[in-house]
Amino acid sequence: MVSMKDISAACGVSVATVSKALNDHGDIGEATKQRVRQMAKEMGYFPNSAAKALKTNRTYNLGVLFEEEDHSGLTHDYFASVLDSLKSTAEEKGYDITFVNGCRTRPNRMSYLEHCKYRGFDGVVLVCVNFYDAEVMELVRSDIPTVTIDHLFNNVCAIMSDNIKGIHDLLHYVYDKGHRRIAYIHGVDSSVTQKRLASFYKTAAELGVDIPDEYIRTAAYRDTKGAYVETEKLLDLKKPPTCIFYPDDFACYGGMNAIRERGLQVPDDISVVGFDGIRIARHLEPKLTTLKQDTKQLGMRAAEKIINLIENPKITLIEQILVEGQVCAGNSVAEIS
Amino acid sequence: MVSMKDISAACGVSVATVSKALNDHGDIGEATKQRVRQMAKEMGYFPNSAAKALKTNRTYNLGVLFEEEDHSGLTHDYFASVLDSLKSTAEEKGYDITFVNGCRTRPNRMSYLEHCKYRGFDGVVLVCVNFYDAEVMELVRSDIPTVTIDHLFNNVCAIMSDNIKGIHDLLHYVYDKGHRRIAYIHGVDSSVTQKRLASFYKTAAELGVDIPDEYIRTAAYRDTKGAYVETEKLLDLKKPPTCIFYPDDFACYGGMNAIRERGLQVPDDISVVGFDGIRIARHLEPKLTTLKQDTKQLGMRAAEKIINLIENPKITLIEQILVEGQVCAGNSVAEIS
DNA sequence: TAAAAGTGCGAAAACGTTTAAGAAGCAGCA
DNA sequence: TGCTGCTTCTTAAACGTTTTCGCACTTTTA
Repeated sequence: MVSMKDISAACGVSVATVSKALNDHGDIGEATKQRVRQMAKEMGYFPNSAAKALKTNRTYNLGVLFEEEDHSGLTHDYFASVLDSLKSTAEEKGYDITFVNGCRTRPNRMSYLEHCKYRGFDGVVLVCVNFYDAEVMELVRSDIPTVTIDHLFNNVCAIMSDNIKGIHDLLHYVYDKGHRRIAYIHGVDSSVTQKRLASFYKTAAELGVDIPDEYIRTAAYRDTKGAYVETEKLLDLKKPPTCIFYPDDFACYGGMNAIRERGLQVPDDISVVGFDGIRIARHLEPKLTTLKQDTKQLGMRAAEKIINLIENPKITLIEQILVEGQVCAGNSVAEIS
Repeated sequence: MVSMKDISAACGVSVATVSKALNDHGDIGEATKQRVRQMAKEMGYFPNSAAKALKTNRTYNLGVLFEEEDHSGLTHDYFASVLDSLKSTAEEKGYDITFVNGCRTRPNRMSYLEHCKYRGFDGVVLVCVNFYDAEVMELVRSDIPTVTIDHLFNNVCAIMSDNIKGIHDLLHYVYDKGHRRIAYIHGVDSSVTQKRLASFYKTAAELGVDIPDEYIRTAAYRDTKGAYVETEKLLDLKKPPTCIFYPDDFACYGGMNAIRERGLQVPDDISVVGFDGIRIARHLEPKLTTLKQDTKQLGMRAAEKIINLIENPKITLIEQILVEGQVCAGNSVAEIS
């Protein structure tokens, strides 16, 4: 590896001069600066990030904490899309992405925070984690700039998909199609779930739609089996719903299986709506009516926010940024009268 | 951050002694070693990776090149699964994962190789890239240990899903179900595609199955539209196939749409098989018959191989590791007589 | 008993940068 | 002439490690 020393030797100037020339410090003559830069290019010089980091305490490296108990993280459509967008945006701005080590089985392992300090991440983005984990809390409370996605901590920037508006819009859509008996199989407890559920109740109330208790059920996210079981229970009711909301698109397909096994048709006999807007849903029949979360925007805003927080710590607002999704109308919701 | 200097002060020994005690060098007395380690723990010491890297030229950081023209990389089920497994395995072995910066629009950007040297990756794994890219070639030919997934370069370790056996097994499965008119809509040209296609022809020949030219068609991977169009063409043939192979599961759903729009049923009127074994395929009706690639194994072997290459450069074989998949029998292939 | 070998530790240089402080040269000015 | 101030460059220290070498002491060997 060619270092600054090599360039300084080749140019007959000191190493300090080389450093300043390359970093555009003011006190270097134009001629020297050009000469140094030219030589650096010719010799194929690139800085050594470790040395730079050691000296400046800046790595231009972002940590991403991306971990779920069931390890579906990276294969989770929604989160993977967010991460993809986060990555692109960060890279455009000159930052690299490193995963915060999630291995919890190593002897002598570091905590998340320790790992972040060890690697010297300039900031870290938390996606798809258990936000109530003690180590996660320790991390967000540390002095490392932090952005969370889809979870709100005190005094931490959050980029949130607007679940409230999402459910609101979906419910309005379904209401407008004439549905009045609407069930919601919601995900397991989390802040996202709570928001969706609250929005569901509130919107229903606004619309004057009565939601019997037995219409509200629980299944894990992406749990086709759970959705299947809960769907069966809904169908067994004396007054079954005409439309069922699911935790997400994936689970929705589990529900549809239960429906079909009863010899019923979607949407003719019963309507369904998902959440997320996974890619495949646009290619299956019936096309799923769902709320497409704006993953591109979410990842982008998260990257921008964390970089802002790093580069302008004073003037960057600690705020909650809401990103709206969009009702993606398919044909899984029937018009009824 | 507490550094070795702090520990050395607290223990009344030199920094060198601290370093040796923590790194288990031989020439430190047991008592001192324990005292230092104890103190390090108490003070919450963790090493500084940048300083360590600067001195040792080892980062315990693996680069992952993960980039596709259409940016579907991270949202691509197959590759995301491989990456997930790669990540877990690497983390267990004490390595972190950083993405090789794929941003090609930045002014003054570094090439892949430059970026890898800049970050000091101990090794890099190439997944899901255009292997014919000049920069990719430059990278694999460099002195940085490299492992590719699903592509074979000269003198580079490769972890490959056994596409040849995969297609072989699938075709045998379909043959055993009685099919003799079998079409293959294969993916666009790549080494993987070539292997699959060759295996298709070879296995068909072995089985004595004649494959007319018009049964062999092309559609991009994960291109539902393309698969749709090509499926229509197949259905328009005088002697349409009784079974169609698709580039992958995703594309297969595009093909099934074409089939259904003709009022035909899968598998009663025509059978289909996919490739990959994406998760959702197990939850949709008909359950897709497909070849489930062993992504867990692929990622794991890749991580193990690259780490071996890094830690034991002399004795590690440059080899091509084949990972077998498994026919995942659904009910998208009918038994015919 | 003296030399050799072994043990436990420290001093100092080095990795490749950045940066504060200072020096040299020169112009302008009283 | 001597002072000031500016521009351009250098010196040297520092970041937190690792590692070579050497020193002092102890134990073994001849």
